[in-house]
Amino acid sequence: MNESDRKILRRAGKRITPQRVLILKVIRESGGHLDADEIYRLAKQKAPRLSLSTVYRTINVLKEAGVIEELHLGEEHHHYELRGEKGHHHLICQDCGKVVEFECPFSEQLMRDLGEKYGFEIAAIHLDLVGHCAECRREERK
Amino acid sequence: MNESDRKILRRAGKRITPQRVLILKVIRESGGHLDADEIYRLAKQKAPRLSLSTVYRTINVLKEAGVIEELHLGEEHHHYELRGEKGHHHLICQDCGKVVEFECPFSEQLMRDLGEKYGFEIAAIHLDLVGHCAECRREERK
DNA sequence: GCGCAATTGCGAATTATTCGCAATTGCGGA
DNA sequence: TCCGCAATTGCGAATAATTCGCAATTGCGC
Repeated sequence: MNESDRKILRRAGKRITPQRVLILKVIRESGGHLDADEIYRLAKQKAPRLSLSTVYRTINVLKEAGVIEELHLGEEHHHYELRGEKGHHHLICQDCGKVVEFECPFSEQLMRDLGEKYGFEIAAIHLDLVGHCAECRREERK
Repeated sequence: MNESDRKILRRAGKRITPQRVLILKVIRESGGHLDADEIYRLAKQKAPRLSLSTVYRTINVLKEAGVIEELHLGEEHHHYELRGEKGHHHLICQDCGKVVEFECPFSEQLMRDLGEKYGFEIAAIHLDLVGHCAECRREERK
């Protein structure tokens, strides 16, 4: 966990615990899209007494603090990724679950325009395209 | 249920049952964003023996047939709306849960461009902006 | 270092959704 | 029109994802 993460948590009145440091590290090093159980399993390797509740509680803390973001990738549970990185949007294959990230040149514009139009202060934008990837379509045609 | 709904279901090899007709009617007449339990409660008024399982099963049938679409509005359960209508995107207030629909002038373009770029056949686009509506911000400042 | 509120681990509870099965029913064909 | 049977339903139990209650532990301001 870097200095800015610490500041963010402290500003939110949260303590820096080894569990939180570890969980954030796992999310950061995975490079994206883990779900709660994957985070739990990976983190448990380093801290065997870690509990799943703590993972969920930490996810909520990090979510509220704005450090990570919750994704809905079409499965019945959530996935999480670090916030504020480039290429935040997702192209999701409905057949194999593959996720491709992309950048949207319109995002910023949309946030401003729509925020203004409807009086909203926009905090985040979620843009997901679901469909069928090239491989799965090829598979399909066989 | 109109003629085209029937055709869609029959093409998918599904029977037209009173339960399915009713559930689709409830979704259609609500004008948008019901969750499974709301659909259940509304439909049960007309058909008291209706079961929640049937609601979920019908939702899945309608979803697979492409008649309705699943929304993730930030709560722990899903909401559903008719597909293929204009103004499909959502501005969601994180504080009060209000949902405002809007049209995105870039959607079509994005589907074509990104589909081509990554070899995906895009089936749907989900664009959600989450933030704080005017009323809730006013409330906040008090 | 001390004290205490925040946090943790545990297992039980809750919520959303699916499943198994026997009874019922839509609908294609005689 | 009515028959037969596979699809569908209702029910209650099962599963999956997430949260909660509580006693024990632990960061961190003083």
